[in-house]
Amino acid sequence: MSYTYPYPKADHTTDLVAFAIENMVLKVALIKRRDDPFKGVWALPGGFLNIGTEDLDGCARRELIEETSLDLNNVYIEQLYTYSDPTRDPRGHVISTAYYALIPADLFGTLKHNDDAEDAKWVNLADVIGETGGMPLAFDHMRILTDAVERVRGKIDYFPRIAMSLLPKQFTQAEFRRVHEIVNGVKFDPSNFNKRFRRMVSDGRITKTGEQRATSGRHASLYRIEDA
Amino acid sequence: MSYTYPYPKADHTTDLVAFAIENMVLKVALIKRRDDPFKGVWALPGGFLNIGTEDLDGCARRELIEETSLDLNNVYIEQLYTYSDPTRDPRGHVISTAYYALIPADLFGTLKHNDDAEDAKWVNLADVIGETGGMPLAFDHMRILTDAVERVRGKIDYFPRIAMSLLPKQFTQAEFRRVHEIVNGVKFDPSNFNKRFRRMVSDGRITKTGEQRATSGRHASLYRIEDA
DNA sequence: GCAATAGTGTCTTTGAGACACTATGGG
DNA sequence: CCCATAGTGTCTCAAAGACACTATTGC
Repeated sequence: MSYTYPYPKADHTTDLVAFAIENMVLKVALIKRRDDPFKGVWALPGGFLNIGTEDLDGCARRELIEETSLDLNNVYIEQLYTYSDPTRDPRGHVISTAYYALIPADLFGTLKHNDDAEDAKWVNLADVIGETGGMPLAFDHMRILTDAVERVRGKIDYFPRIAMSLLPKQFTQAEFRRVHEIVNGVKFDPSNFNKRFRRMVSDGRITKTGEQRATSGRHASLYRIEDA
Repeated sequence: MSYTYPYPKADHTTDLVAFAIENMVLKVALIKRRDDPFKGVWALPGGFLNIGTEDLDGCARRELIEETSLDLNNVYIEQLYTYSDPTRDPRGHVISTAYYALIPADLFGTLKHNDDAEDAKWVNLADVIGETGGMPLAFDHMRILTDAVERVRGKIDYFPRIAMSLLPKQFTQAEFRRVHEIVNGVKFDPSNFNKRFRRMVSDGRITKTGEQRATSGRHASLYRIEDA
């Protein structure tokens, strides 16, 4: 077939899966939709791409800034997947490129929302995807969310940067281990995990920075992950 | 139900990075553009999404069928990334979702092309991205190609299915090893690599099927990867 | 026999996991 | 002293890498 230009066009949005850890629990940012379709239903934050002036990364970052008011220099953002089922949006064929973001613990804060939402909040991931029913989400957002969880789980073991992005700038061995436990939903033997941690220190991938910190037991050393 | 939305829309295409191994060399399918922009320049095959009736996977598969006339049941296809720089296409803001495909050696064949191309052929990957200059590609297709190579390299060690998708239905230990060598661009010690291979046989991930095959030296056993 | 390709055995090192242990702080 | 948390040592096993070796075919 021969292509005459222009061609039919599609709406394009980004959806954002923002993760953060608070109180030892993995949370995800959701908004409550103000308008149809899916009025009153919880959904991932997202919005339409500004055609001609921004790329999808820019669109996702803009959405995240509107939502969190954060400086994104210390936030990890990565494209996840593009969802394009013609029936995924009842308004028509809307293609959506999903991103996920990891918010460091020391930047965690309350969420804002704009006119298209009537509420926005951090929700425990387990309560959203919960085995015991969970929470209905708009569009195909449950699928996007589970894809994002799978991606983060698949990467955290191999890329220290992922764990770093959920931790405060300085952290202890135990906090580093707990991030892995929370994300993977399993327990690790502290001894064996710390051996791995010490190797990363020897390799220069993690550096000891501060000395101690007040807790109820023995004081812990503080570390920082080197970017490289 | 229908809702009207005032948002501007974008063109959406898929671009396809099709890999195959022939004569122990990794090749990629390219077409020569017949029309502007980039008239006469080599490019990845691709095409516009049919809005409202197909999703991106379907669009990529359609392109691949047009190009190769293959039954895609034995072809591995995976979404790679979505490229959205507003200036990546001089015609306007065209968003492109790239896919990569792995063609089994026993399905390798000549390429067809449709009206938007004046030629189509398999090109040695090394000649395209070559350290010694390489080949100019249209749009951001060089970036897409190198991203695809990186993805395949990153996955082949962990997912036997990737190697399988480049091999014929039945293959020898040496062929399995050579696929890894060709994709990664390195040599592996046959002894150590074969140990790993034998482990996969013990685990039932690979099954011995045929017995022998004619060559100039000792005859080799034939194997098949189990899907699982 | 010889060339060519297929396939094995052994040693060393590295890292994962199980599990018992020591160290240092506050009260 | 006791509790709580931080952190270590040792044993075993699985797998990777270096490298010397044996096996089976055609001619």
